[in-house]
Amino acid sequence: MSREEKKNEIFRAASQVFFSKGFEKTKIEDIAKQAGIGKGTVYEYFESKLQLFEETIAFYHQNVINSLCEALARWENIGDKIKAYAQFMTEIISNHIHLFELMADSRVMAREMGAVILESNIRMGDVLLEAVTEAISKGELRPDLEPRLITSTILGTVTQYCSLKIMFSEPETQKIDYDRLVDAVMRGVGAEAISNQTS
Amino acid sequence: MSREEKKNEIFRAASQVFFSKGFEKTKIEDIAKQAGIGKGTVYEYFESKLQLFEETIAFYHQNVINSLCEALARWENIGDKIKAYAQFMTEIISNHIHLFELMADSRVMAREMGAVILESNIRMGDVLLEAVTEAISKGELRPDLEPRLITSTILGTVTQYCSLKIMFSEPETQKIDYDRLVDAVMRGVGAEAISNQTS
DNA sequence: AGGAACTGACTGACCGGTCGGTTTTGATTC
DNA sequence: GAATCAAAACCGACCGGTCAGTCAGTTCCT
Repeated sequence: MSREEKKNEIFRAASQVFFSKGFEKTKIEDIAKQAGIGKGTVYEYFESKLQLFEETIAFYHQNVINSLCEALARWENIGDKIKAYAQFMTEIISNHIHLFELMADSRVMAREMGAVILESNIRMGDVLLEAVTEAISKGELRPDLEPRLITSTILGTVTQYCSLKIMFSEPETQKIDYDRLVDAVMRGVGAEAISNQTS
Repeated sequence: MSREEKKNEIFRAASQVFFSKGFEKTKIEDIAKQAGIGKGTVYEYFESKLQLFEETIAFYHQNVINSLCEALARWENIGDKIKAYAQFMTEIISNHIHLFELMADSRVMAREMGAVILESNIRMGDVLLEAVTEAISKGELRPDLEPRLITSTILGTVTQYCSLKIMFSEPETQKIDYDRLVDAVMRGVGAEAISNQTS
């Protein structure tokens, strides 16, 4: 086995362990055991735990992005691409379902602060769901869409948009045009569209 | 200061430190110092670091949820509520901007595996953005919406919906109807809506 | 006075990284 | 194809630093 192959072997073991336990709780020894080698050997290939982690994540991301590109390239029109993306996400989420499961268990949630944010998201989703359900019964939103889907649309769009805007915009363009955002969201889920629907 | 007030004082210090460093890197001593008390005193109020963390998170979530409820209740129709929600999210994200900033720095990213998932999301967003831009130029998507907004809509909706579906559905209803999902997403961002637009 | 609240030096478990020693490999010679 | 050997790969016991949790002693309050 070449040096490169061996490294990939370690990457595979490392991503498995890192993803199931998180960085801090992962012992180099765990990774070594998973890869079927001794602890010291890991240090023949990587200088430190942090370096191993960083390279492992890069390895993982590269794989994911490559697969996504392939999946999207397989289709011509955007509808099919969205569908492919949705299926891809489902695959990924399912593969990392244990991470989500861990989050639900607050003892383990302690491992990841990121989980706290997601947990917030879920709870907020519940709050929104209530508002959505009420709005449907008042005829403000399309009654033919599952309330949870509408909620996801709102929550997902808003969260994503605000996050990206804040993280990546130049300060001068960072101001969020909320009316425009709401308008865009409402088009998909709002009642005004009902009259134009064929389905 | 009553016992309850003192606890809240510790909660405030704890959430500050936990959020800025993550669970593992937070030392009880840091929290004690932040709260202006001795390390041992913390253990008069909480049995363990984990228990302190869990209660702190509960305290934090309760505050967030309460504020969100208030913000939503202030408005009557769903459009205003969505807008209020978007503003609320911006506020939260801004308050935790340092967490996002940390993520970008891969040395620190090591702290949180959750960050890895978000980083994936961002990278996938770039991939999607390309497809979206192309689709706009081909007339498949509405040209009057910012490409990034369309991307957020797709990415956010899909991610949220798939996650929630997988996490919270009964197995028998867990199957995702992708066509329906795509259909709902496309309604908001698709070209077919252009002809029906007044704006 | 006496108990409640507070304190920080200390202890023991834990784990990243090291290092001296062992095994494997593969090139070279006979 | 067997013998030799040096270098590369491998290994895990060990070291040293870190920190959650303890506890004996101090301060504060009633």
